[in-house]
Amino acid sequence: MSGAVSIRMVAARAGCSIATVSRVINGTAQTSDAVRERVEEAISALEYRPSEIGRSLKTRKTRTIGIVVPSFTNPVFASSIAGVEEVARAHGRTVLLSATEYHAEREEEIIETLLAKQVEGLVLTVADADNSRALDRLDAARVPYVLLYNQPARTNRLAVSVDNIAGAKELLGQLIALGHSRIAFVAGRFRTSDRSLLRYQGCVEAMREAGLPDPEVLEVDYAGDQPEEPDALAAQLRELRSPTALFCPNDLLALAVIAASRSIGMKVPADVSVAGFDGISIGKMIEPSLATINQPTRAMGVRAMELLQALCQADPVEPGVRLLQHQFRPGGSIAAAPVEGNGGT
Amino acid sequence: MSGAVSIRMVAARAGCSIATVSRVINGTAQTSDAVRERVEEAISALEYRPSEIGRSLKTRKTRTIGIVVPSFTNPVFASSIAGVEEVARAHGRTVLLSATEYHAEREEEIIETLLAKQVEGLVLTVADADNSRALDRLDAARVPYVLLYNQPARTNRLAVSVDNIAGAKELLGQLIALGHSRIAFVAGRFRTSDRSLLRYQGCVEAMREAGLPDPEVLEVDYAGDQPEEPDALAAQLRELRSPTALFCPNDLLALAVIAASRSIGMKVPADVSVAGFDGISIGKMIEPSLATINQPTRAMGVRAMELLQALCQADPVEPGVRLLQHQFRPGGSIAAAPVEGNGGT
DNA sequence: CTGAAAGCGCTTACAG
DNA sequence: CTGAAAGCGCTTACAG
Repeated sequence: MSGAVSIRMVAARAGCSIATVSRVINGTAQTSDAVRERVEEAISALEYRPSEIGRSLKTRKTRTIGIVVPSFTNPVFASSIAGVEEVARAHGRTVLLSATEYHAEREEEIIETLLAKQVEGLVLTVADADNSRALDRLDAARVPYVLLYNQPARTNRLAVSVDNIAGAKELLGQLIALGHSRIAFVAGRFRTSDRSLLRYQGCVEAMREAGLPDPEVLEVDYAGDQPEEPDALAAQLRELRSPTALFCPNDLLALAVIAASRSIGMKVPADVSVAGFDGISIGKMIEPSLATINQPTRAMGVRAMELLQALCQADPVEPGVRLLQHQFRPGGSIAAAPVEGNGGT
Repeated sequence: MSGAVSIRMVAARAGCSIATVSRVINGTAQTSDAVRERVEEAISALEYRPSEIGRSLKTRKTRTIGIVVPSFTNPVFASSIAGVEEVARAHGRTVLLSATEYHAEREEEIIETLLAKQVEGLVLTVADADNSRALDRLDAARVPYVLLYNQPARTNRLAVSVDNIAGAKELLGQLIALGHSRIAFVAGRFRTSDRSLLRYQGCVEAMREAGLPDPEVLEVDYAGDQPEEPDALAAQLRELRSPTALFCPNDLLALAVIAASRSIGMKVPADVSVAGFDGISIGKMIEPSLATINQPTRAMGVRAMELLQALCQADPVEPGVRLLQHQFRPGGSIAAAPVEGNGGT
């Protein structure tokens, strides 16, 4: 605990009551110049800073919000966190941060901790927004929250997202226009991510509308933090039935897939096209640059926090999903499908 | 505030005193089975969760620590935050997060906020650990903290770092061994980062020891979040007096420099070698891969939090810097210096 | 303009 | 084994 100097000591030094000290600090009532000066002197002499704990207990406001994301190390989350934090700070709020590391069961545990800390609201990305005990708990506790990246369909929970199906369809449209017909969907545990599932759905719809077969699906165990993962990923890619394009539901995985492809002698995009989803900024710097669907990640964080702020001050807020604009970002990682060397008539 | 259900309501429903409820919850004293069961029933029926605010006020422990970093969007910080958070959680602690966005003056402001929140300690990366009003404030408040990435020299503050000078020298040694003699140090506002300054120093030392002239210095305005930055960076690179190698004190900048070099027709590494410092994992995936000095970022976060935990429980901890092992990570972004086409002889 | 007092939600000696 | 009471650091009616 800081300094252990309390309002009582300030009052003692200033020769007034603690009520007066409180009034000077918060400007919540008139005070005589003489008293105010003594109080201010005492505050700076003692380096006093009011305890938010005491204040919170009395006012029942903690000015704190919680953020829960699957991972900090994915730039998509990092940049939206920056947006959330910026807006939170602008409103005098502080941010309590947790990562689930993609363990859905950890969501509930984290929520309980944050509720105990009396957060006034949360911005979070859960595994499945339509079916989440963590969110049910928040509803029961009547603590406001805004989902970020999740795009719930069955529930009308408040969320900030892009149109994941449309985005994926758009990207697939580009691949199909480039002549790709054997496209694989390469994802990591995507069944536990409602976003990936929607992107998969968009992928399937695009293929069907083009009269093409459903995409081959490869589920990989790639978390991005184990030294053996690149080799394992490469080995798994070998199992594919020679697709000409790979669609990954997130950019980080797409980068890993490009590296793994290269390591097994598949040139990108000459031998295989690879596309991602998210629009992380590094994707623009690399060669070939990563074709992807860009999400306005920072703006999404900003928007989510603005909505949460509105909820916290009881402003009227319509439930449901706020779709922000996604954008196809072209990149050198995709190119025209290679001419068929075998198979086709 | 969650549910608004307090210990008093639980006690009322269970037909006992709040003291007993507290004892059941904390297991801090024996309770009869009958009472315990009634209390447990009440707790789950009311979905009661004790308020950390009330508890903190009484126990003077918030079980909360603060993290302050320059930015979330640099993977170096993101991955160490993940390490800190993991260890914090393991100790039942929660994490309050803030970013300075590289504004040193924001450090103090953030520290004040976190102190008001009664954090029990902090893990932080400041602009200059030897000369920091924010750290002075923490010292005065007697709140424990562990620096991360900072490598203070004049003060013996507790810190977890790599040997920045040695790391930079090692990297420069590799460049020099490849025949580079005109090497530029390309950094963004590096005078406000003690780490970058040390890396610069290592760079200079390596050059001098090899009998080479001091590196040319290019200070760039690259934050990585403005659309016009890539072009501006490229324009600045043009101003250099044709160095054969560029050393950037962080990987994120190195990636941007590689992209900018490419955009002005300089091939990496054929025309110019580029090296970074940090060891972000994406550096391994790209082509050419990024030559850099690897820092064990997650482990550094883990170590910092372990030290902080020790401080929080008043375990004896020696002050000073803990140097973790860095490692040169070879990469295709550096190659032998091109043969001199002009100038020589 | 200022103070005494109550009370926010807890924990913890102190009794019994 | 259990309860009444004090008190953590504040804010805020209520008096004056």
